[in-house]
Amino acid sequence: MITVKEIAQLCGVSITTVSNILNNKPKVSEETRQKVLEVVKQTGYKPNYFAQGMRKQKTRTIGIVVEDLNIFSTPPIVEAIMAYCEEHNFRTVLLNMRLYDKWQDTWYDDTQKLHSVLEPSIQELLSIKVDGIMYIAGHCRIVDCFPDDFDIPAVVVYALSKNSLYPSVVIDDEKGGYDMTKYLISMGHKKIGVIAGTIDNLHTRNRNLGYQKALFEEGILFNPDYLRYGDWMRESGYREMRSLVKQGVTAVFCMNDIMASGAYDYLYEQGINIGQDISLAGFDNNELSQYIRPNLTTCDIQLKEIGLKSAEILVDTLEKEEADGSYEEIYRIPCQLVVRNSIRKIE
Amino acid sequence: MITVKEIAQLCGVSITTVSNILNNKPKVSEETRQKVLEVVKQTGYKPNYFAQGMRKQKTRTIGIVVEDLNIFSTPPIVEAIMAYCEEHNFRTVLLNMRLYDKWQDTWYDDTQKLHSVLEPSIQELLSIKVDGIMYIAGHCRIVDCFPDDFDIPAVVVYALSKNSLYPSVVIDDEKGGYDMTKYLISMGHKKIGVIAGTIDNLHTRNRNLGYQKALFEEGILFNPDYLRYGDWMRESGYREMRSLVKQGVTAVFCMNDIMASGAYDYLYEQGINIGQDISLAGFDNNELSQYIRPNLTTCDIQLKEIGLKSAEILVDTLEKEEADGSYEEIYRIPCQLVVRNSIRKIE
DNA sequence: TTGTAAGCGTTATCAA
DNA sequence: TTGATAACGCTTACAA
Repeated sequence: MITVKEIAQLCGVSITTVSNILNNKPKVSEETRQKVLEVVKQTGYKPNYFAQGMRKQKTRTIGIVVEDLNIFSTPPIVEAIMAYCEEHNFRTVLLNMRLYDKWQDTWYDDTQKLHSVLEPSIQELLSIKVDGIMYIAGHCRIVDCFPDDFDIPAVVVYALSKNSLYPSVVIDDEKGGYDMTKYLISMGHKKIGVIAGTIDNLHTRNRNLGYQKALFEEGILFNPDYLRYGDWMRESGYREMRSLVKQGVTAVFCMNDIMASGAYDYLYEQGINIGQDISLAGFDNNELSQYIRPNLTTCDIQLKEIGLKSAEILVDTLEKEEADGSYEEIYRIPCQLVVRNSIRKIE
Repeated sequence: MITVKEIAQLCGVSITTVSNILNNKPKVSEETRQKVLEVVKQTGYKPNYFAQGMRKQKTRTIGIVVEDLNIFSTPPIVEAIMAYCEEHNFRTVLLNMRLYDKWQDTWYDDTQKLHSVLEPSIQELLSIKVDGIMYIAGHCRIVDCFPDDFDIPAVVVYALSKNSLYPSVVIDDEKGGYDMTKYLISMGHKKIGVIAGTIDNLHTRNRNLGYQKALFEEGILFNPDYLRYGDWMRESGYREMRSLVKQGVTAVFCMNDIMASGAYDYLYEQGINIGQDISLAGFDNNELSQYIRPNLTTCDIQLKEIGLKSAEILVDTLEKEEADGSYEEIYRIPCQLVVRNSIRKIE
């Protein structure tokens, strides 16, 4: 492995000079600069990562902690972050807490469990001297990731940071729920059921809020019987669809595509024609939504955009050094209505 | 950040002694060992990653290069690798080449393109002194990842290494195709069509081989007209299904679930009843296979197993230092038949 | 059994 | 404008 020392010898200058040139220090003659740069290029010299990390405090590396890489929303977000970082000449290091793998569904509100893995992960990242950290959650909630006295920039992605010191990037659930409901209404529906997620979940609450605002704006009474809570899983979609059919709704807004698929199951079983006898909407634009029949009208959560925005925030803070305070606390990335064939226009 | 020096001072010993204890060197009195270990634990001391990396050649870090993190098979493999590494006290560093993101489908056989990203990635990993490298491909083919004179262990995952120096872990496509065909035959089918992947693809070739072996074993003539090539995409499933229906097959084996979904599209359009009038099988156990109706009988590629086996091989080689030669060249992880409702038993 | 000191490849400080 | 030299935190001969 070639070192500064050898470069210096090759150029007949001191290692200091080489180092100065490499680090864009001012006081170097143009002549030697050219020569050294030339040799560096020819030899393919790259400064030793460890030696550099030991001296500087910066490594131009960003740490990414993900709750679980197997959550469908995570890889696209991570990929977008990596793309942006690569463009801006930052390394990334990914740490996968594998929360699902370890505890299935039991870690959501278990601060104990979360922190038993998060703390070491952060320590790990700190020990490899990352310049900044991104926390990628699997679903939206208020999460307490970083201590107050954290000394590197951090951003919380797909969840809200409890500590307002760190910006959060989330999807605009309220707008999503609102847009979908507005669309449903525009298609002539007035009796719109909802199969929501778990009751205390933030996605649920905000999408619900959007739903209600849309109803209000259109002067449609909100019937509490039309609002049913599921648990994001297929079975709950099936179950709640049964209730809603009894209520006589003409359309149902499912707060994720998985539950919508459960609703499909029930309707299919009953011989009720989706997109004809009843209209259905999902959320997430999960891959499955384009495969079930009729194709599900849904709302795309723009994972790429989320990743991009998050990376942008962190990288900018890092580049601008002390230009903080310029960032909002919460960024809401808008969702995108995806119209397919599960909603019929009625009178 | 606490250092050896401080630990030494706290214990009233020299830094050498502390270092020796931390590195399990023999010549240390039990007494001092205990004392030092105690202090280390209390202070939460962790050796500085950079200083250590600079001195030793080993970092207990494994580099993972993935072709694209957004390929559906990649995250589960990576997660399994990470789990195993974590268990065995290895760090992992993930490098995402984002090949799809950069070039969509045009990089498969473009060695130029691949290497223009692979080389820097490997250099990067080498520069952070990883102890070993895993290459995670997005689909099976013969791939030329590592030079002959690579001086760290490496394994190729989900593809075959051109260079037999490096073990490969792949799925057993032949067995998968064989098992599925056998199953179809056991359900009474003799006219079994195939919607294969691209003609020169290794998955295609091996699954096809399995198909033909099963036919041969059962004394069923292979009708070349029954074998149609698609391109793994939905539309090609639709297209080829049309041809096969004309051929009068009673069952069709699609080499992935996506093409099967395209076949569903056609059959649905024609009012042909899947699982009744005609039987369909897929491959991959893609998420969608449990959502389309009727649920698709398919073959699960055991991604977790693949990751596990790969990690096992690499970690073992690393732990055992010079115990090489003990590993096979190619590991084939068996696939697992997943029976659902798209295949009917006939006379 | 323990300690001293050299050295890993950088960058930073200061002197020339 | 350039160059010695110290320092970063650790491991490891070698000496005590």
